[in-house]
Amino acid sequence: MVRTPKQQRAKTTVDAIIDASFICVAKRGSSDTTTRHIADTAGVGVGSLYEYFTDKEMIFEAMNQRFVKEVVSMIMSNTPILSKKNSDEVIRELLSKLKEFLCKNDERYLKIIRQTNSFDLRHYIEPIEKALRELLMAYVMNHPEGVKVRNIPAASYTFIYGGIFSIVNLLSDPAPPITFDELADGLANIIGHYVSKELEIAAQSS
Amino acid sequence: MVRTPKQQRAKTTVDAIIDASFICVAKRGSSDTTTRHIADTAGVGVGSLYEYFTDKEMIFEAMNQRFVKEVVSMIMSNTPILSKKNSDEVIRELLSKLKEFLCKNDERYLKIIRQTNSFDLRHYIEPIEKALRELLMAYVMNHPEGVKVRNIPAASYTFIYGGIFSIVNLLSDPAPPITFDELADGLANIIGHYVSKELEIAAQSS
Amino acid sequence: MVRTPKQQRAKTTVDAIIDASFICVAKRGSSDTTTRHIADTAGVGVGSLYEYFTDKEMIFEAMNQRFVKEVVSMIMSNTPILSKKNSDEVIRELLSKLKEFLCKNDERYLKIIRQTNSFDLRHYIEPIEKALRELLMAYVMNHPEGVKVRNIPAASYTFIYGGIFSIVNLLSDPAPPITFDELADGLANIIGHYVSKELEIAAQSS
Amino acid sequence: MVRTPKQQRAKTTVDAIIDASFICVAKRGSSDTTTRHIADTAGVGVGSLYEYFTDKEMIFEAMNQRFVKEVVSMIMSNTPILSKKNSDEVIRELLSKLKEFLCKNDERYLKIIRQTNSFDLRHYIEPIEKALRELLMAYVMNHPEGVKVRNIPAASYTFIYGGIFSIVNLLSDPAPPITFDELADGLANIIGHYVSKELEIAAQSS
DNA sequence: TATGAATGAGCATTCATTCAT
DNA sequence: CATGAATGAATGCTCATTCAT
Repeated sequence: MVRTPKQQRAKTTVDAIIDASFICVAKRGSSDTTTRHIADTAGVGVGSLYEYFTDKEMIFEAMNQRFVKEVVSMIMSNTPILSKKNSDEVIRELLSKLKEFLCKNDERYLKIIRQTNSFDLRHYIEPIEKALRELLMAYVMNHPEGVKVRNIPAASYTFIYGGIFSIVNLLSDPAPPITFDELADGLANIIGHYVSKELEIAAQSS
Repeated sequence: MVRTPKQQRAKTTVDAIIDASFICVAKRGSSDTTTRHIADTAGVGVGSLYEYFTDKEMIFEAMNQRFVKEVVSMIMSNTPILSKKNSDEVIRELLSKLKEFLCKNDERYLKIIRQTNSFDLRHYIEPIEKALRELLMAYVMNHPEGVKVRNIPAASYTFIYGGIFSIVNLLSDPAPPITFDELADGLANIIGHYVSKELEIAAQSS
Repeated sequence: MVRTPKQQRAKTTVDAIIDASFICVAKRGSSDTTTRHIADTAGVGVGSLYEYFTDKEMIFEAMNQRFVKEVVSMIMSNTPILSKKNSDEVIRELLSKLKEFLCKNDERYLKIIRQTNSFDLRHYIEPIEKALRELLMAYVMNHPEGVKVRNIPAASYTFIYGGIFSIVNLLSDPAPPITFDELADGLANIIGHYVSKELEIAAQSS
Repeated sequence: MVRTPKQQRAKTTVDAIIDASFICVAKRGSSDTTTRHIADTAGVGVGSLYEYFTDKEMIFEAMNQRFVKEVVSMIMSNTPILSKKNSDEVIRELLSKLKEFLCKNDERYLKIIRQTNSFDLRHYIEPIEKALRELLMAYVMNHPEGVKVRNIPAASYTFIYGGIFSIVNLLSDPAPPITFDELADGLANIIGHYVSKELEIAAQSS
C-alpha cells in the first residue's frame, strides 16, 4: 500500500529511504542494490519500503528526481552572480561549483553518475539542461552582444552535454591524462574562442 | 571448461554467441539479458555458452572488445582520406561515418551505448581515443600550421569525449531539439573557430 | 541473509528444516538431496532455507550436530545406571540402547550413518567418543580393579570404533550372517575376556 | 555403445580409465569427480568412456571391483605364510601388510576408503571377508586347538569389521590418539586374550 | 503503521550423455 | 574406433514482493 506521507514521521522515513538509496547505489550500482540493502541502510524494515513506494524502481526514480532537483537548485542559486561575470569566469566557476557538488559526501553524486547509464540519465537530464539554458539567457541579458552568436541551440547543446560528460569522465578517471583545471581552462577557451569568433563574424557581416 | 575454438564449427558458434549478445543487450540492456536469452538468440544450448566463455561477464567483455575493435577499424580506415580535408569537412564527415556506423543493423551499436553505463564504457574507450588522436596527428601532418594550437591535450579530450556523448545523446533522443546536421555543423564550427582563433593568437605573439 | 531465530515461528521453521534434512538424507543420501527436496519435505519455500542457513552444507552440518548431540545425550543419560553393572551387562545393554536409538523413526539414524562416509563422520564423532570414555571412567570408578588393565587407550579405541562399525554394518545388512544378539554377546565376550585376562596378568606380575 | 575390449589397445584404454578413476576419486571423492576429470586424467576423450562403460556409475563399479580384487589377492598371497605363525604375529603382520597396501601410491586406496560411504563399501566387502575367513581357516588347520573357540562367526565378524574400520579410521586421523603400532598390538592382544581365554574355558569344561 | 518471516519465480552455472565427424 | 562440440535437465541460490502479526 503506497501512502502519501502526511505526518512528519513518515516524511522522515521517506527521506531516510531516499538517502539510503543514494548511499547504496553509490557503493554498488543500482543493479547490485537490493531492497534489503536499502532498508538496512535506512534503518527500517523491508516492509516499510512498500508503504511509500510501489516498487524498487520507484525508489530509484525518487532518488534520481532528488538528484536532479539538487543540481538544478545549485545552478539556479548561482545564476544571478555567474551571469554577471565574463564568459571565461562563468565557465570556470560553474565547473568548480559542479565539481564541488559532485564530490561532496564522499563523491556520492559522482559515483551515482558513473553507475548510471546514459539511457536512464536522459529521463532526468532535461531540467538540468533548462537551468543551464536559463543561466545562458541571464548571461546574454547582461552581455547583450552575445545575442549575435549564431546557432545558439546547437552550440549550447554541444557545450552542455559535451561539458557534462567530459567532466564526469575526467573525475571518474583514476589516472586522468589532464588535470581538472586544464579541462576547465580548455572548456573556457573553447567557448570563449567560439563566442569571440562568432562576434567577429557578426561584426564583419554588418 | 573454456576451449579455444579450433574447428570451424566452434568458431561459428563463438561468433553466433557474440552476435546474440549484441542483439540481446541492444534490446534489453546487459543486466536484463539472461544466459538463456543469449543462447536462444544464438540458436545454441545454454551449455555451449560455457564451452567458450567462463561466465556471462566474459561474453559481454568479448562483445565490448569486438565493438571497440570495429569502431577503431572504422576510424583508421577513414584516417588517410579524412586527414587531408580541411577541418570543417573532417568533423562533418567523421560524424557522418560515425552516425552511419552506430545506426547500422537497426541501430544496434547505438542501442548498446545507450544501455552501457559510463563506468563500463571507460574500460574500453581508450583504443577509440587513441585512434582519434592518430587521426588528429595525421591531420596535423597535412596541415602543419595546426601545430601552433596551444593545449592540444585538453582541447582534444573535450572535443573527443564531449563530441561522442553529444552525438550518442542526440541520436538517442526521440524528440531531439536540434537535427543531426545542426549538431555536426555546430561541432565543426566550434572546433573550426577554436583552431582559427588559436592560430590568430599564435600569429600575433610571434 | 542468515538470521538467528527469535520468534517462535522462526524456531519452528528451523526445526522443520533440520527434520526434513534427516528424512531426505536417510532416504537418498546427502549428495542426492536437493534444496528443493528439503524445502518440500519441511513444507517451506526454498527461500526459507536461506533465511536460516548460509548454504546447503550448513543444513547438513546442523543436522550432524543434532545427531551427535542426541547420541551423546543418550549415552550420558544411561551412564549412571550402566556403569554400576558388570562388564557383560554394560556392553549388552549399551548395544541394546544403541540399536533402539538407531532404529527409531523408521531407522532414520541408521540410514543416516549408512549414507555418511567415514571422512564426514570423523568431524562429528569426537563428542561421542568422549561420552563413551566417560562411561568407561564411571565404570572403572565402580569397578576399581579395572584400573589394572594395560593400554586402555588402544583397547578402548578399538572397542569403540570397531564396535560402532560392526553394529552399523550388521544392522545395515539385509541378510546378516549372525544375529544382533550374537554380535552383542560376541562383543561382550571379547571385552570380558580381554579384561579378565589382563587382570590375571596383573595379578601374576604383582 | 559399450564394447567388450578384445584388442590390446582397448584393454589399455580400459585400464587407463580405471586408473584415472582411482586417482580422481582419491583426490576429490566420487561425487566431485566428473567424467571430464576422468577422461582428462586417462588421456582420452570423454566419448571414449562410453565406449567401454555404460555410464559413470559403471566406471566406479569397475574401480571398486578392482580394488576388492587387489585386497583379496594381497590377503590370499600372504595366507600360506601367515597361517603358520602364532596368533599374535598373524595379526601384526596382516595389519602391517594392510597398512602398506592402503598407503602405497600416495595413500590412494586409503583415500578411496575415506571417500566411500559404508553403504557403498558393503556391496564390495564380502569377498574380502571371505578371504579373511579363509586365512582364519588355514590358521586353524595349523593350530588345531583353535577349533575349540566358541562362536567363531560372531567373533570373527567383530574382529574383521571392527579391525578394518579401526585401522582406516586411525590412518585417516591427522592427529591420532594412538600410534599404528599401538593399535596393532592392541588388536593382537584383544584377539590373543580372547582365544586363550576361550581355550581355558574349553579345557575346564572338558 | 511497521515489521520481517515467508515465498517462489527466475537466474547462472554444471555435467552426464549423445552423435556427427 | 576415437573424438569433443553440443545439449539441456537439473541444481544451488537470490531477492522483490507480500501479508500475518
